[in-house]
Amino acid sequence: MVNQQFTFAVHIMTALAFSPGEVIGSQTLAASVNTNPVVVRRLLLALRRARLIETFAGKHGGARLRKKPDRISLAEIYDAVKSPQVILVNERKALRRCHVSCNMKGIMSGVAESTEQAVRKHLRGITLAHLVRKMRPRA
Amino acid sequence: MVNQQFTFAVHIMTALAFSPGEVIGSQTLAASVNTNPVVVRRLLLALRRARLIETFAGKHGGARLRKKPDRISLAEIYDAVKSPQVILVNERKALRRCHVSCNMKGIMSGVAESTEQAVRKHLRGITLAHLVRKMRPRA
DNA sequence: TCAAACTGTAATTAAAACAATTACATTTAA
DNA sequence: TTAAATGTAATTGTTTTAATTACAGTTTGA
Repeated sequence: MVNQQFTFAVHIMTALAFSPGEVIGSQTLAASVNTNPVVVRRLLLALRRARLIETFAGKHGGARLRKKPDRISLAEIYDAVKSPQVILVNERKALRRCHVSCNMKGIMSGVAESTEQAVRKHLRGITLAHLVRKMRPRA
Repeated sequence: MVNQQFTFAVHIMTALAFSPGEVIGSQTLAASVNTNPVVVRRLLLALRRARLIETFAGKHGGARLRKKPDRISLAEIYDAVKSPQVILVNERKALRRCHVSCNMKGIMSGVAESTEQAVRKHLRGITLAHLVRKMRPRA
């Protein structure tokens, strides 16, 4: 389970993609996601670090996309917010006298790593433009 | 992040696969995983429900595999313990007057669903036999 | 036949992860 | 120069998750 941050971030990015060029504030975004503006701002910082958006401080500040929605995939958002790995390997110490126990961490790390790649590959195929297109037309 | 149950379950199943035909108790398995026997027993029940193992009550009780290790993939274990979805969609209520907010849940459900399938597909390609083979030979 | 060694399972407690909130310094536009 | 934002640290509250305790039911074998 990727934590909700990814879901929140995708929501935010979709909102930005939906109003191209417009600068939108954390207050507004937070209302759309139905969370706290500070939570949104933290995600905006992560998205900025990944160069997906630019933000503006001060009055009439806020955020907007730096790339076209068809050039931003969910994989980039996933990496930007970098959640914990999809599969969590057991970090507790192995039982020395148990051969399986001693090998498990290495084995599961491999599984976790390849699964992570599978997820990223899948997400690479979905762009913000796809998501915007999936919205049903405004009444 | 899939919770640790999947990792624990894979560990348990690998241990069973490593000693073919042998009945192993929850105490022993718990020591190998480094957790509590009750945690292990709960997982064993889930694995039994999925018909991957059989368990025996009473003295000298425990668990063993019902299929050959090359016939059990990690996808079956994943389904057996059925963790929460890899991507957690935001269930909180949408802001009625926001078009993006109103569409987000449906859109993210699609993303979550297809990602889940991608993970399962990947895990289908990894069997217990593979994992056992990855263990370095005993000294 | 009964005691020992298990599993099955409910109930409770403890720990960890996560999101929400509060607070305030800083920036910017008008 | 003030109002409206962001940036960010610190704290609190909530939820999730794993661990633990407790005990009834099963099975084996001395």
